[in-house]
Amino acid sequence: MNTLPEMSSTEENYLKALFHLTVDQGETETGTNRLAAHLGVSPASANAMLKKLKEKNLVDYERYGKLQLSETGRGSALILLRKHRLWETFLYRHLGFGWDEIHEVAEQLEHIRSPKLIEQLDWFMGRPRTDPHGDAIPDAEGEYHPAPKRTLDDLDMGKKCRIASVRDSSVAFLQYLTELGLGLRSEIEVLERRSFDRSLVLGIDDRRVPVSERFAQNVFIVESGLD
Amino acid sequence: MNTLPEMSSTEENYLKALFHLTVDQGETETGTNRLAAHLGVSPASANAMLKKLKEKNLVDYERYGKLQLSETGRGSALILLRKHRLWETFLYRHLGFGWDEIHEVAEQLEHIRSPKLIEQLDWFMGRPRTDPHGDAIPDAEGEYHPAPKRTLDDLDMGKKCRIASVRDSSVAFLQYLTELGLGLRSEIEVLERRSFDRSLVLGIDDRRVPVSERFAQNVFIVESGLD
DNA sequence: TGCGTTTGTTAGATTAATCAAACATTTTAT
DNA sequence: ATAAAATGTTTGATTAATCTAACAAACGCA
Ligand SMILES: [Mn+2]
Ligand SMILES: [Mn+2]
Ligand SMILES: [Mn+2]
Ligand SMILES: [Mn+2]
Repeated sequence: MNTLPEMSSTEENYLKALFHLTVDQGETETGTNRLAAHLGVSPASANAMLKKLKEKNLVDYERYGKLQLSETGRGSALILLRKHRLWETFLYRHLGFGWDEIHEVAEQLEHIRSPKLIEQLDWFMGRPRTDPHGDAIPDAEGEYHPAPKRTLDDLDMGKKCRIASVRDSSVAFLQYLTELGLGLRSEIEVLERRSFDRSLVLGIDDRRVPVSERFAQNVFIVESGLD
Repeated sequence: MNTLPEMSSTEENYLKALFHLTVDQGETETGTNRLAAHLGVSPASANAMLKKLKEKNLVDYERYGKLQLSETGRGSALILLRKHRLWETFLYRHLGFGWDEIHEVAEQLEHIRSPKLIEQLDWFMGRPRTDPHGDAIPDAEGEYHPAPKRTLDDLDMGKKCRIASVRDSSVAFLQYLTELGLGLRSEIEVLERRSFDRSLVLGIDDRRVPVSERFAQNVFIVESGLD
């Protein structure tokens, strides 16, 4: 029974970053510099941490080689992802937090160490399957089935859909959505598509809202009636 | 507008310890060694931290002199106490945690930095006045009115009361209470008091339970009907 | 095949928090 | 008043996480 190693919040954040850069992106491996950039630390710092994580068998890594999470590393990352998304769901559903406010606080809450806390939080909310950004929540056994994602960009004209999640969940983008009167589950129709620059005109509550192609590629959707 | 200084979790824990050792005990000051002992660190560590906290004007302290919280230090300690007790209340009321399990997790949760989180948590629970141990919760303005405390030990024979809180909230003691079928708000009657050793016989749900004087001094109560 | 760019690593310093051991001051008790 | 005990401080090291600047390897393309 290899009991999972004690991990600092910092170590946990490195694992989470590695998960996002590989598993989450459909990549199989990544590099020191990308990892460092993603975490906002210097490559030197990332390198030092990688040595430590390798020692603990949480990453597969050789000097000057590619890197990826080990089996146990992936397991730890999934637990963290579960905690993050359960907390986001709690803040959104029960404490009146906005869509764009939950991530920052969940970044802190995800590091609270108490298996019972997470289990009970999950129970309290009725075992939600997705978080407020529409992302799947890994279950207690580490099962994780990210839903295949369609963007607003490839929805047919005239079709209606609802926002399921976003690719870029920066505060800036989420606030933009909020200003447009959009949030998770907002119903949207594609009214027009200009072939010139592939920009769209959306129908939102009887308003006509023009958006760029870039915008549309950032919005993941479910077609109405397929939920 | 002196914005409250950024504080590490460690610094916060020192302030909380100082609060417990002074304000909370009715003392006006304390010493380096007591502080160190309370936190389980060496006197050298406490001394180093005291210098830093003095620099930040969070403690009043002179070399070889007595120490106490400054005005702002007391304010920060009260905010922390508020967060700790609100989280304990949440875990107990909504997540099915036991009386003896909440403290440890609240020790972590109290350091989460988000004013909105605490305000909303307070709102969600209907602005509770006391935590599950019966201790008063400071309000958002830092008002704190600890209830004057009576112990089971000085309750008159034949009188009934309810457990309000405990002096020693060690896990060992809380588990002892749980084994006796006691918890917060349990109704208790004092059936007998032996003058020999001042031990008591309690009436709990029609059972007769003998306890020591020491036990009785550890249990804070409210007399029934005075709530 | 080789040279320049990109990527990754090392060396050496810094900061926060801790410790043990040596030292200094203050208090207490004779 | 003084010595012993208690209390508090300093010194010098350690550990985790970080940085900059210098260095080394790998890659890629001409
Ligand atoms: Mn998030
Ligand atoms: Mn999310
Ligand atoms: Mn507590
Ligand atoms: Mn409490």
